[in-house]
Amino acid sequence: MALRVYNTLTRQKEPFQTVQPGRVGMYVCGPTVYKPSHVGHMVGPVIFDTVKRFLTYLGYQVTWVVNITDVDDKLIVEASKQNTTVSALAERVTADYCKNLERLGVTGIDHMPRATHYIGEIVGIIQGLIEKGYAYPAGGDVYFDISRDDDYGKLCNRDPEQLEAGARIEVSEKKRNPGDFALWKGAKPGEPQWDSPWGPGRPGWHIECSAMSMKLLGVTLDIHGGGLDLQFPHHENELAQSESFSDAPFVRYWMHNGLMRIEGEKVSKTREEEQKKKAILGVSEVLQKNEPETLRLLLLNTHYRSPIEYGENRLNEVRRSLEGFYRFFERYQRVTGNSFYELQAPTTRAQSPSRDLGETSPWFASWRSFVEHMEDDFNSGGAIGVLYELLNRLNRFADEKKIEAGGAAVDVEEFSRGVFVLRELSQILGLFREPPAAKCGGNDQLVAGLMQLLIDLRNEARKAKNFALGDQIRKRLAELNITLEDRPGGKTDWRLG
RNA sequence: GGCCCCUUAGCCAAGCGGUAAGGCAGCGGAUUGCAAAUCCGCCAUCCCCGGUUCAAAUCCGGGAGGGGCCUCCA
Repeated sequence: MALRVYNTLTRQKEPFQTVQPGRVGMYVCGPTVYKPSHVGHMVGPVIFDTVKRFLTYLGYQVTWVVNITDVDDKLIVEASKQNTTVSALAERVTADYCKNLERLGVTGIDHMPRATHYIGEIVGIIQGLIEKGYAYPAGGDVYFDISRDDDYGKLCNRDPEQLEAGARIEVSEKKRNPGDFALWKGAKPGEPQWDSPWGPGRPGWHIECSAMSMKLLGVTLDIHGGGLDLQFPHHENELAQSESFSDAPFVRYWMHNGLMRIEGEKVSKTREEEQKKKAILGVSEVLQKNEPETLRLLLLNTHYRSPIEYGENRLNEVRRSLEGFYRFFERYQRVTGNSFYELQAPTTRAQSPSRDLGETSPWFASWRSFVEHMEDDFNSGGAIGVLYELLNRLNRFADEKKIEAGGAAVDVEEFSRGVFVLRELSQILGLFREPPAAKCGGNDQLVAGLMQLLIDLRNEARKAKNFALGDQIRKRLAELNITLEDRPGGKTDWRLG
């Protein structure tokens, strides 16, 4: 099988072919940095991070760009509200954004260009568009003339005529057609501004993406991603201006991710207050209260084009399902003495030992099935299902071979091969990068010592058949949210929760 | 009004013409002194109505319900 990707432009899955063999240029629309991000803002980054990981696994050299919109009306308003400058506000919010991406394991972004750093390029493109007759200056602004662009609306099936009928578009006497959009906005006094042939002003919303993607990735992008809500007008307009300027196809594959919702409704700014009552929206807060990969797994569990159901319940369910993995990793460590998290698995298929395991290996089917799911338009949900199955197979293998009670060396070896497959595959999803926050009192020597003392006392009581006392110790510990687990060999482990 | 999309068990969710993955919860069993953990088993005919086909959750038509976009939005 080979990779197939759904393209919004054609509304179907297509075989994946890049402009340059072996290389992928991927551009994903990033945030306007005027407010700390909410959970919905993390959907795209996590998904496309996974897309990059998988493409890399397939052997592609991926360059991924996420833009930062650091000048715009909302920023101007918010900055004056906070009595700070637009650039200071932008820097602060950007830092918060990046910190959260890092926690979530979004590590693959190669460039994060700021719109304000590309004013020269932006002006150049606008000038080119005017020269070619696609744009016109009007009273300090510059607009793109959609009537000059034959295939305007092709991404979203928009008919320019009907844009007028819609009549919900901002009315401006400066525009020739209601659907025309600003490439350059003349500055009002006190607003951030840059010089241009049309007077001082700032770029319109869409043009920065055309300018930065072209500069960093070339005229034709392999992948352009973003939320479904950006299809129109943002991507439609990007597409129109870019192709009008370059005369080359702008994007090979348009990928749009589904939006996050709470009780069936899109997580949005307009309903923010109402939704806050139902679930935690702020990313920083969510990640403080949850293992970051809980959110990552929640996002990846649903196919990227579908809406993602979010809420406290979902978070809890996913957390519980992760516990199974965490316990297994402890089991693996008990058996081999090695940390799962420190296993060095290859990040490309070419270097993978999994593909050579062969049909007879109990782990091979999992590996193949996982890759096939991902090759089918990045079906991470299906791939995660494979991971759970693999987990189950590994536990069963360990049970059957009695691997914890001093199993045969060959079995331990076979077991380790399977664990290695799990390491390799989970890495593609960016999961299990590091151990979850301490489940056993951290490195606290005192707690560890006291726990050992209690465990020893309980085990002595049990040996003396004084189960009442033993059970009392366990019960009292349970009241403190501590669970004891007796191992076959007579050893007892403990954990929080 | 226009353009998209969705509807699978209590909840989340995969499925893309060949007879329903997986997770959470629940139930029964193995194991355990009892637990915990793990394992085994059980738990849906896919919103409704027609049609195409040897065969449809999957394709077509109609209906019902839900969502997104057309205004800032990941």
